[in-house]
Amino acid sequence: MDSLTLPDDFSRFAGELAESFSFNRSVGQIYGLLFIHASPLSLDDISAMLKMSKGNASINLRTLESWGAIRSVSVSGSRRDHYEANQDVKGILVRRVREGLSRRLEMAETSLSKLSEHIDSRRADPAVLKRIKELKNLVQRSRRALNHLPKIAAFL
Amino acid sequence: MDSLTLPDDFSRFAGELAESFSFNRSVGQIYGLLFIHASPLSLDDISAMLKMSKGNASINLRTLESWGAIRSVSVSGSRRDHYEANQDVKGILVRRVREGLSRRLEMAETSLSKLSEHIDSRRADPAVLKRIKELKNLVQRSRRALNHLPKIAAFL
DNA sequence: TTATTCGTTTAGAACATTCTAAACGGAGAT
DNA sequence: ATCTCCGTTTAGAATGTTCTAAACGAATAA
Repeated sequence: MDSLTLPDDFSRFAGELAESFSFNRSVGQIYGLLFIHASPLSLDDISAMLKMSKGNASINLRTLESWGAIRSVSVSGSRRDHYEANQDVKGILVRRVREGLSRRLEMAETSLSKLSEHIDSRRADPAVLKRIKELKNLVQRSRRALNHLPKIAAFL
Repeated sequence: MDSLTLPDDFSRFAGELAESFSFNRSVGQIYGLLFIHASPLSLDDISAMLKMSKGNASINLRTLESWGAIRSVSVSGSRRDHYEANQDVKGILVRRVREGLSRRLEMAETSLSKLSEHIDSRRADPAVLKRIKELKNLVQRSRRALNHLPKIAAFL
C-alpha cells in the first residue's frame, strides 16, 4: 500500500531520517511537511495530514521554532497560527551541531578540570595524569575549532 | 558522598558524556575505565569495578571492540580475556562520525532519488521540485565533504 | 569422565522517551 | 454574560532502550 502524495512520502522520509539521527520522528515529519508544502500550514492541518495528535504537533512545532527551523506567519482570513519552513537546511544543521557540541564540550572541560584539581590528593600515576591532560587539550582544541564551523560549512 | 578513586570519577564522567551524545552510559563507563586504567582489565574486573552485570559488560565490550575503541590483549598467567583502550580518542571519534554520517547520507540520497523518480507522475509544483533537487544536492556535497573529514580533523 | 571457569545469550525487569486523548484556559465571537 | 475556537498542558498508554540475573555452552582442569 503506497502513499499517494508527495508530502506524505517526503514527510515519511524526513521522519525516518530524523529518527536515525536520534531526534524524534514527529519533528522530522513536521519539518519535512512544511519544507515540501507550497503554503504555510496550521496546527490542525499538520495534525490531520500527519495523523498525529494536536498536542504532539504543538510541542514539536515549538521545538522546531526554537531551532529556527520554522517560523509562524499570519495568513489573512484565518485566526489560526500558520507555519512555514526555513528552507536553509544547511544553516539549521550547522547551528544545531555547533550549539549542541559547544554545550557538551564545555561541560566536559569543566568536569575534566575538576578531576585534575583533586588529582594530586590521590597520588595518581604520572602516565595517567598525562592522559587526562591530553584529553583536556583535545577538548579545548575542538571547542576552538567549533567557532570555525560556519566557515568550513560554507564550502559545502 | 564523593567517590574516592580516579577511575571511579573518570568512568562516571565518561558515562555521562556518552549518554549526552546518545550513546549508552555503559559504553562510556567501560571505555573511560579502560582509558584511565594503567593495565588491561578482564570482563570480571570491569563488571566488578563498575558494578554492572557481566552480561551488560560483555555486550558493550564487543560494541567498543567493533568501533576499534578497545582491543583485547592476553595477560600472562590468566585465562581471561583482557582489554585495553585505544588512546587515540580523536581517531575513534572521527571514524565513527564518518561511518555514521556516510551510512545515513547514502540512505537519504537513495530515498530522495526514489522520490524524484515518481515525481513526474504526480504533477508536482516546479518550486517544490526545485526544493527537492537542491536538498539532494546538499546531501551529495556533504557526502563528498565527509571524505575530507580526516584531513580537516588533523588540524585539531 | 565430571567439575570448574569463563564469556555469551536470553527473558524479562526497570527505566526513558514519545505519543494520544482529553481537560483546560485564554481570546475572540455572539 | 455565554459560546466557540484554538493552542497548550496534562496524565498516562504505548513503545523503545538498557540493564540484570540466570541459564547456557564451550573450553580447560582435575
